[in-house]
Amino acid sequence: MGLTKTEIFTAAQNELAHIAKVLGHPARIAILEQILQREGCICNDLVFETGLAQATISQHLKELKSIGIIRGTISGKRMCYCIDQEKWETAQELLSNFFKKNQNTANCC
Amino acid sequence: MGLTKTEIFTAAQNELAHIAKVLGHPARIAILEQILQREGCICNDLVFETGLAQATISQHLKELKSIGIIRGTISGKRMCYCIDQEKWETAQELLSNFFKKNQNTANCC
DNA sequence: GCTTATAATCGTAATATTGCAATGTATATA
DNA sequence: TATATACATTGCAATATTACGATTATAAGC
Repeated sequence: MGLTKTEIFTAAQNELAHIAKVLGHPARIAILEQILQREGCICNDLVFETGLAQATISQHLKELKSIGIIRGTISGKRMCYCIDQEKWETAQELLSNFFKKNQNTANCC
Repeated sequence: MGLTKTEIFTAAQNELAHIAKVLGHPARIAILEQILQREGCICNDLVFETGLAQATISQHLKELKSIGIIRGTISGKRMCYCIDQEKWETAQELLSNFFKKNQNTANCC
């Protein structure tokens, strides 16, 4: 159906999945890497760097904003996109804690 | 178009995005958590636990297998799904390294 | 006010994903 | 051999995602 049954999962499972889903596109990984490299970035530069259309980049930025991991500030007639440190660390910890759940090195098969 | 332009991104970006994408569904997070809890799991139990249809679970298991993070072994007339330790750690490190790229606490805006 | 630049939004097309019923396949057991 | 069990696969419907051209909105500079 293309419609995820979020109601049968826990809030934690949905939250973690949402973060992972947003990170689950190479364009969004590339955008984040660009912002990290420059400590602040402008949309039009991203269009140039990635080779995707402006509308597409704008959409990906919206997805990234949906988990709060980036923040856009108006700077004249431009937008300045930055990492939101707090949200970044929250995402980092949620993923890190998930992976840490696997302590046992012994497999059953 | 619904078709990701993978060719304009680096292999590393595509790989990381693929891993994140697979983790980007609450059912798959739930499945992994189930397997972790039991150190080995059976599909039919998952159907019972999650409330999704058997065919749906089977599909999600296939997605998880696509990044190698789980492994299925035939055990009689059952399938035993386990975490692949090596791939698990690879995924963990790829994500961890990505998050570590953000060193600067000073934002531009 | 008019023009230009930047970026969000809208509309649309194509493809992907999610979920399930039905079916297929392999193995164990009667 | 026949039947039951455990999954995988197939086929389908509904929704989501990706991408882009066109349009719109806002602000700067003249």
